[in-house]
Amino acid sequence: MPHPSEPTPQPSVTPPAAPQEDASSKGSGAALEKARRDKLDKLRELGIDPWGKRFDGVAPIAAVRATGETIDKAAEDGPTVRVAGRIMLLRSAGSLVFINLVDRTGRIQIMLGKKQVGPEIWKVVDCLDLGDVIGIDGRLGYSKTGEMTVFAAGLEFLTKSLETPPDKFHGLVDPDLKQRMRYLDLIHGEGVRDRFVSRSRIVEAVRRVLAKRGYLEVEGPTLQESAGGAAARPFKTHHNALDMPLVLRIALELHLKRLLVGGMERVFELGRVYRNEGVSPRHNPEFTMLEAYEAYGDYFTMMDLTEAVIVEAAQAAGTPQRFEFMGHTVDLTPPFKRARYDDLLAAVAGCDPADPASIAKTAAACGIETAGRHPDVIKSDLFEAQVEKTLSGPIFVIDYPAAVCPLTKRKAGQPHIAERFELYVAGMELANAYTELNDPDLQEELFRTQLAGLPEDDSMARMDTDFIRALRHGMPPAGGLGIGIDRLVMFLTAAPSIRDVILFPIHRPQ
RNA sequence: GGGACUGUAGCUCAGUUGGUUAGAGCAUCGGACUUUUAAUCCGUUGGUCCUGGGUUCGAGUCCCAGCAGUCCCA
Repeated sequence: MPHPSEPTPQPSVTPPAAPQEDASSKGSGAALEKARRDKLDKLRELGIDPWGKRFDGVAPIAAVRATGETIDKAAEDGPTVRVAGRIMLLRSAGSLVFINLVDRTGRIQIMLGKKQVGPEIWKVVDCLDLGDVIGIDGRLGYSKTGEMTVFAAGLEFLTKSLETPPDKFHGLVDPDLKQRMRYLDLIHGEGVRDRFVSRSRIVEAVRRVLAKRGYLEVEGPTLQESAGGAAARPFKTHHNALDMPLVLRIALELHLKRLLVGGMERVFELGRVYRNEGVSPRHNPEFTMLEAYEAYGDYFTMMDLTEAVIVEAAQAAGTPQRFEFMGHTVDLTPPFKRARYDDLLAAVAGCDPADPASIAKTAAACGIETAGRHPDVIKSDLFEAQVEKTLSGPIFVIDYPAAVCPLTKRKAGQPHIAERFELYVAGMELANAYTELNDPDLQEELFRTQLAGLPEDDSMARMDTDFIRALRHGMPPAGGLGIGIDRLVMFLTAAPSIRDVILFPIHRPQ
């Protein structure tokens, strides 16, 4: 509700313990804040609420700029506009002040003249600092040096900033500070906001592709009795009222498959999963997964879906068809390359993928532990160590060794091969898909099989009896797909670290 | 878990072989300026040199331990 009249100062509010500094420390952090608090007090004395209020009719700066492009540079009768945003730069030339004002859409120059705005507003101009949020009414035109400018007639003070912004030229550089104070990074970091806008557009595109194909978005439980569907150590927690240990989910898979049993034939979930493991440029303990399941499909169905998702997401993010990423040249033109797991292993590692002895010998030469470990575990380690980094991609690696794929259907007549693909780009795993295993007896057997040499945390062999019971009721043959959304965003925005695409990545207390 | 590198003013950074009272730019504060563009000019202020030990006549600098971060490896 707009307000009509008088501003209402709040005299009862006392600022929380303004630092008691004597005037001798004018440049210290505390003194910088005091200088701003003095201006805040002065605003209150002028009857202005330094925390502002609703301000209607604001035009996005990008739209104002578009208008500005159409007007005559010499004209003195440009349209009147209302803009609002944060003061990023402030230059004073005597009785004339130039401001670079920034909103979510862009930047524009404001000119405030002492004569032009009058003595009342000029007192407010004296209280402006870098970082304050203001609203401006004025005439759109061009300054003498040809810069598009809003010549202010009115100034609405909207919010005081009590903290000194980062260096106005370099911005925030320290990667630790950039993440801990993401709000500042978003304001001052080159391309930072754009990257998170892209992330939002990518997620929109993913949902759009799936919705077009008749998928339903659902939400499974994040608190679970046991963490299944992937090989990872879960976070543990406890429900007090039920006095019951719980874990945070590490994957979406097993509940989505229950929904296939339930007749929801095309479902997906886009949600957070949690893995209690190391932190690296490609790993954050919580990250966002897409999993999608389609009844009556298989892993080739999922390859088509994966291509569609990535191509549409790339368009949404404005990613070029061909670009450099982490030292790899990638080309998003579909269809993506496809190669068999064993063929890649033979070509890159130079061993015979059908011969465990040959694999073990090659693995040992790479420093991989082989004693007492299942041949497929050794093979998998060798693939990770030797092949992954060579895959510029995007490339679908297909047909995995069955023993390391306990949730995947075996190839007809080839029980040692699992109908699985992983999509690699720039040496990084981006997606993982199966023809889903729907034989309850085989599934139960595989849950019971702990592979030799594999620590429990790295195993998917965790019995989930309710899931087995669901399979016994009949899960239609299906294809399933998982895509790491954070990595997809990294890839499509060419960000070198997962921490660049997560707004608030994990960090230790300071 | 192992290794390399980093930590100095609110921010971005210098700091020599261990040697006086630790510097610069931006920001702040004061002054000049009605057309600036990281405005400019003059002046001003600002420090737990990450923390704790140690060596030394003397430590931002060397040694040890810890904390935090970045990267690499497992």
